[in-house]
Amino acid sequence: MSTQTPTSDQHPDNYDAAKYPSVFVTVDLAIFTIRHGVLSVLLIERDDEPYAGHWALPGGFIEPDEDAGTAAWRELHEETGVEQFSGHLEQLRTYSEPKRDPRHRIVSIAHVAFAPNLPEPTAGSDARSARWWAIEDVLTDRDPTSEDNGGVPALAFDHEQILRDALERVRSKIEYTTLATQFVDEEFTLPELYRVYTAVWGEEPHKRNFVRKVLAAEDFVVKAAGKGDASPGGGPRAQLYKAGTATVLQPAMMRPSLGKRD
Amino acid sequence: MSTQTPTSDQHPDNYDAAKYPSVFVTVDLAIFTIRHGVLSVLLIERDDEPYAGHWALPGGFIEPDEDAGTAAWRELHEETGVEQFSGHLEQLRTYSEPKRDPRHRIVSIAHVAFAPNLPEPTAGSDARSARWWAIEDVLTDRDPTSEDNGGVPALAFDHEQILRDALERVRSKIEYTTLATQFVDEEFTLPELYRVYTAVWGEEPHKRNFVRKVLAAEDFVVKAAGKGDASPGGGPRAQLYKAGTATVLQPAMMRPSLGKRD
DNA sequence: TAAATAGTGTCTCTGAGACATTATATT
DNA sequence: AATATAATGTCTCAGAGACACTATTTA
Repeated sequence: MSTQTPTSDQHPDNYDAAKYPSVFVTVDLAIFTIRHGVLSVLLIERDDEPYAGHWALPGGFIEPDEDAGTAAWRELHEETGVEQFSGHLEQLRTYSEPKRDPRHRIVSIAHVAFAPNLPEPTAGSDARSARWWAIEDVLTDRDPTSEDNGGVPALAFDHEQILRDALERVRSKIEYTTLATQFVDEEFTLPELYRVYTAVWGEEPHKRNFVRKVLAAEDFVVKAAGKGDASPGGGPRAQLYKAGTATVLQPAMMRPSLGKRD
Repeated sequence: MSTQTPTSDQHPDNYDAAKYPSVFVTVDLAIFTIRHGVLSVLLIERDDEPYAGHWALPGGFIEPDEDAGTAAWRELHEETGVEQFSGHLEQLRTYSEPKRDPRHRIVSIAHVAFAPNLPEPTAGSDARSARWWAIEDVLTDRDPTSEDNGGVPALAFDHEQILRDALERVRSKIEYTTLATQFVDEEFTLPELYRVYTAVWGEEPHKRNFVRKVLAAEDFVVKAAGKGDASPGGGPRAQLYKAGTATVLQPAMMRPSLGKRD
């Protein structure tokens, strides 16, 4: 332990800056949407080494005049091809293991985005192969001792870990915030919102309690004019709602499996 | 939008690396402890510009062979002078606003630490002035339009924002995890644990419900042999407990003010 | 003996699980 | 008519707020 430990509150010029070689800082994004009732994430197929042929989260370098949030918004627009993005973006956590990129030191500030029903990322995006993957096809609960991964894509770098962390963030965030409304259109029915929770959690909430809690929560949803589309198998058309102004859910929604956690 | 957007999943060598000048990466720490019943944070007085004379969170550069967590543990030991640290450390979030340091681009990966009753940071630490500050003396709810800050220290850089975020993290984390036991000694009484919640939240939980919930929560605390010290004003000596193996609280503790939040 | 503190008893109300019923639509 | 879906009714139980009470220790 030196007597003059370099610290961020002392200026780098005062110390041996060469001792602290430059680090590349990137943002990586786990962009979630619900397609055909299935929670999906956008992945990009790598052309180059390392990890050529592997799938990876979209991301990019942070520009000199950007903070991480700005860079993440820029990447989000570039990768999805969507001009005005109606969803939600937030920082997840930073991954800094020295060998996470085999050649350079790259620190990645990971972000999570939720959006309603984004289009296929073909037109508008850059040339690399990109597509939506169902979460359950990427993060299978496969036996880690088994070599048979049955067509499941191997993710580049530490992106599987990032994606697992991002998924847990989304799953817990819709418990105690109103972010589930970021996965549906501006006007939506309660059964549609119910299917959001089902898709994100991978399990069905109790239907009776769900409706009761959504309507009891202060300003979570407000009734809109008209009814939603008819269901294929029959039944009445559901009431339309739109998102209210609340951002926090009090009391929180409950994951059915949560009593068993930890 | 370029057709070849540099991304973290394509190697920096393939692109104009000079376009992405080196960035310094640091860790900053909000180290909380409870001293004399008051939630306190460790701050360091700056000698040099910028922000000479201001107080700042301890921190330092991340070494080439370290990840952020390792660097944070190292700084924690250096700054507190404590050999074996019995508390908890976790990543908070990363602050990357380009002008947060006026001269260099410095991205800071902020961390939060909780520990029981740490010593004054005089001996063992380095030469800079360091001391514990009561949270309420640093983050006063002062009128932001007023220039009179009444002796309250102005924090360097964006450290006031980091500290506010860290405080909210600690306050919410003791709701749904067992981390409150990181603020007391190995053996403790329920009144001592109650005073932890009071100090961290800045308000008193309902005493009857507190005891009921702590004892009802599976494996949050387990009874130990003997009784705690006598209270100054009289009264029976309280039963001793130690931390159980649970890490998550189900159901969560409730902040009294939480019904009003948002 | 007065005062402070530790710990328990218990009533009430809210909210969540569970089960059931009614209403409205499609095929 | 049969079937699927939307929405509501209501019983029960767990947990949280509130108030009261007993027991133990110091000054």
